[in-house]
Order: sequence, then structure tokens, then C-alpha cells
Amino acid sequence: MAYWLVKSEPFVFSFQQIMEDGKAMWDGVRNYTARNNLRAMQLGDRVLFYHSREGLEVVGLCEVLQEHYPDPTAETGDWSAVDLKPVGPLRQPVPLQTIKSDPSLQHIALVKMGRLSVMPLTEAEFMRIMELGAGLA
DNA sequence: GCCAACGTTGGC
DNA sequence: GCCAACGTTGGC
Repeated sequence: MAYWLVKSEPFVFSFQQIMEDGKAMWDGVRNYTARNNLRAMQLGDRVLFYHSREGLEVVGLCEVLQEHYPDPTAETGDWSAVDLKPVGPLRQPVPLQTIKSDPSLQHIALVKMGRLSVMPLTEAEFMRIMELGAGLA
């Protein structure tokens, strides 16, 4: 079991939306590091969902429903998509500010590499964010 | 809306 | 293959 964090602009695609839809195709990634992370995702891996640009907080938990396949939205290039399924919202969203000020979360890409949209987390980092979020609602 | 950080592109 | 220019992301 591996742990990940993905970012989405809520006005484009929100956690509320994936909850309503029951699943989502995670497509449109056009960055090699992010793509390689998508390709490393395995069925059942845990994926935290972060709202960028607006909200700026981790809002919920998903899991990998379908491992990577060619991104149907890519007309050229070698890109991948995965399917995610919602598990549930965090009881308390975890703001970026909180993550930035937590000593045990200093080296995650959300803090160090602001532009990466799909990033790995260690189990300890994942557990810490879940703890800060007071678990699932 | 601004701008810093970073990735990509393209001229040489 | 280097590096300057440019585009995009995303926090502020």
C-alpha cells in the first residue's frame, strides 16, 4: 500500500464532485514527474485530495480504482491517467498553512515543490495529515 | 493580479 | 548540449 497526494483546482474539479460522481478519471497531467507518479500508483493505494488556488487545503481521501492507462485526452505524447474513487471527506480540512508549519511535513512536495500536481507521501506523512484532519467524517 | 519557481522549447 | 526565453502553476 502506497500513499499519494493529488491537487485539483476546485473550480475545475472538486472533491465534492468526485463524491457525487462516485469516481473520477484523473487525466490531463502533462508533467513527467507527475505522470511517473501516476504510473506508480497501484490498486487500492491511498490518495489525499488537495484543493489548489482556492481553498488551499487537503479535503478528502480517495483510493486508486484503476491503475494507469493511456490518457484519452492526450492527442500527442506519452501520457497516462488513472481512475480514483472517493473514500470520504476529512472531518477537518487540513490547510496548507498547517502543513507548512508542521515539522514532520516539511519535506513533502506540496511544501518544497509547489507546482507538482501528483506526489508521493510516506506512510508517516499520510498518517500525520489524517491525524491533523481528525480522520474521516 | 502579481510574481516566484520551475519545466520546456528552441537557437546556436 | 548549453542556456536564454517563454509558458504555466499556484501561493500570496
